[in-house]
Amino acid sequence: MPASPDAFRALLSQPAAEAARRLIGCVLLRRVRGRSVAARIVETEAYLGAADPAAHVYRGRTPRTEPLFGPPGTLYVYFVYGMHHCLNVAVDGPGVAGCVLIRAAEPLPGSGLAKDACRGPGKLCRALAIDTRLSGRHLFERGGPLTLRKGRPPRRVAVSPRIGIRQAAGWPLRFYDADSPVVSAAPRAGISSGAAQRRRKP
DNA sequence: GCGACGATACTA
DNA sequence: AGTATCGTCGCT
Repeated sequence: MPASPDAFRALLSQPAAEAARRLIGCVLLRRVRGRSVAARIVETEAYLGAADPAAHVYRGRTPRTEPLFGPPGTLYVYFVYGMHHCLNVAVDGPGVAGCVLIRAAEPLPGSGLAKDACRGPGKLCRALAIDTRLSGRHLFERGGPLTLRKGRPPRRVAVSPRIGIRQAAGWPLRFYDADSPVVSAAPRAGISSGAAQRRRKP
């Protein structure tokens, strides 16, 4: 578990799968309107960059995805389904637009959040007041809106396929704290209802 | 301009 | 199984 900015930088400079695994247990610190809220990351997904059919950059570089090409620690926030924001962190080395999607976190005591307030990528962003205005900002800004802190390391990290995607559906790139009750979906969840909606034909 | 679609989550 | 609900992007 890293403690210094340099150690976090090193963590995020790894390939996405390794970075995603090692972010489990780290604490997100959100500063907004003079207040701070902290939550321990318990579920992540790795997106590998241009070689990953499920990654946003797979179909080319666009203005929206520009933060993914920034240095490790650059935030990429996008809006989906007309309702939800999703928080990602750019990782891996220069020229590789890998990222880690933060799917769930445990609010720390004193955060004022319900235990399940950060269960799922959309709810996490709502609870931490994260929207596209944070896209392009950086985790390592001093006193910035979103930073990393040391947290309790997980005892066991479990792996499963990523949730809610159709391309590269079987790739084992979802990581979660196997002892946390706050993961966004059952480890062996089948086809989600959302997937059924996306598959529906006109 | 237009339209298809999506790294969701809740309810039933 | 239904659905809220809109930004992004490729195409015209």
